[in-house]
Amino acid sequence: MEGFTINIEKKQFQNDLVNWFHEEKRDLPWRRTADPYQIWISEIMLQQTRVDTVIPYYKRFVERFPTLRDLANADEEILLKQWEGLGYYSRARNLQAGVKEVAEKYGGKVPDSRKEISALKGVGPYTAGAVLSIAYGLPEHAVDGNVMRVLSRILLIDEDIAKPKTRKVFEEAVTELISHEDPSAFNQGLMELGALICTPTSPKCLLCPVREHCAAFHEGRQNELPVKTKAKAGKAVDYAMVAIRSGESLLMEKRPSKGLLANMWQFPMAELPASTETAEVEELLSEQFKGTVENAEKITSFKHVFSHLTWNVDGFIAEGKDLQIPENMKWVNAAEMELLPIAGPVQKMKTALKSRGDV
DNA sequence: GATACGTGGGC
DNA sequence: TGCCCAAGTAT
Repeated sequence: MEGFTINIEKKQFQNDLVNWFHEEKRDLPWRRTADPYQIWISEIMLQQTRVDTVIPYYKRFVERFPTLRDLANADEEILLKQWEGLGYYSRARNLQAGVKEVAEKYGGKVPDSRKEISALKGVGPYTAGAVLSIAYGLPEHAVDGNVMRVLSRILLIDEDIAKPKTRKVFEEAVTELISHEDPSAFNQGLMELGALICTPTSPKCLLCPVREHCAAFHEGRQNELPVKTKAKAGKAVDYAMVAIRSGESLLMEKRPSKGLLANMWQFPMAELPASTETAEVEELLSEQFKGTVENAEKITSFKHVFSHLTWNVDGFIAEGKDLQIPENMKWVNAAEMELLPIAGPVQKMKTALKSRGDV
């Protein structure tokens, strides 16, 4: 019971796909290097992230950390600042942990076996196969969303690709189909096809180099596949975010080292019902910092949607005096603030402060 | 296996 | 506007 049947001419399919890839592939920065370390970086950045978004980040990143040891030795705050805006920040910290392990355990050479590379932080089944095939030319499966979409159509696989166990079906299919002459072009070809031709909606079948091999195309069912159940909606939480000023400095807080936006910086926040009065905000913060927080003023109100939840934020500015601040907070001037890694909601708050000339 | 984990673009 | 998405992994 495999969930699929190979009814295509394997050799011809491989040739059509690989030849098309070599002819039509986009000129992307990570396709100009053979360095496993840099290819690894690109694969981590590309997880759940669009190519056009990744390009400038990748360029800056490899310029800042050209070698594996540069990244292994990098300060985490600088690393996160480089990653700022890319999202899924644990990727950056896991990547550095993986890089450190390679530096220490493998003499700086990225391992070339699935067992070893998969043991590295942040390297799952997809990334392992991608690095092994692209950097080392090994015939290993690399199944991402593109591959599942493309093969669900070609092989008429109607299992729900939202379910984790379904990925195994596609891994078996790729293992069966992959070109041993050019595993890199085969894997990248499937993904490139998914990105350029075999798109989620309105696939460009008439331009497809492998349409003759595609069961869905033959049956006119390309728009029915892949089958993918939708995720349930996330919850919403209300917060007050407060820029507390003292002279030329603002109070910033480092988030915990686990969970949402781990180790990123923010203005102090409290979970409060929307439209909480400024007087209540002053009172709450004065008590929290055992000092005086006064002249609070609401300066903005916004919604920030994460993948699994929504923050409804009221942003305040206030003045603080004689505050006792905890270990994870510090006063920063404008120049120092520019060095701290901050995520989307704090970015929005900062924009509101800037428009008033407060930063 | 279900849920946590970001962001910006496209329709 | 709101929903779906885009080269997934950790727990």
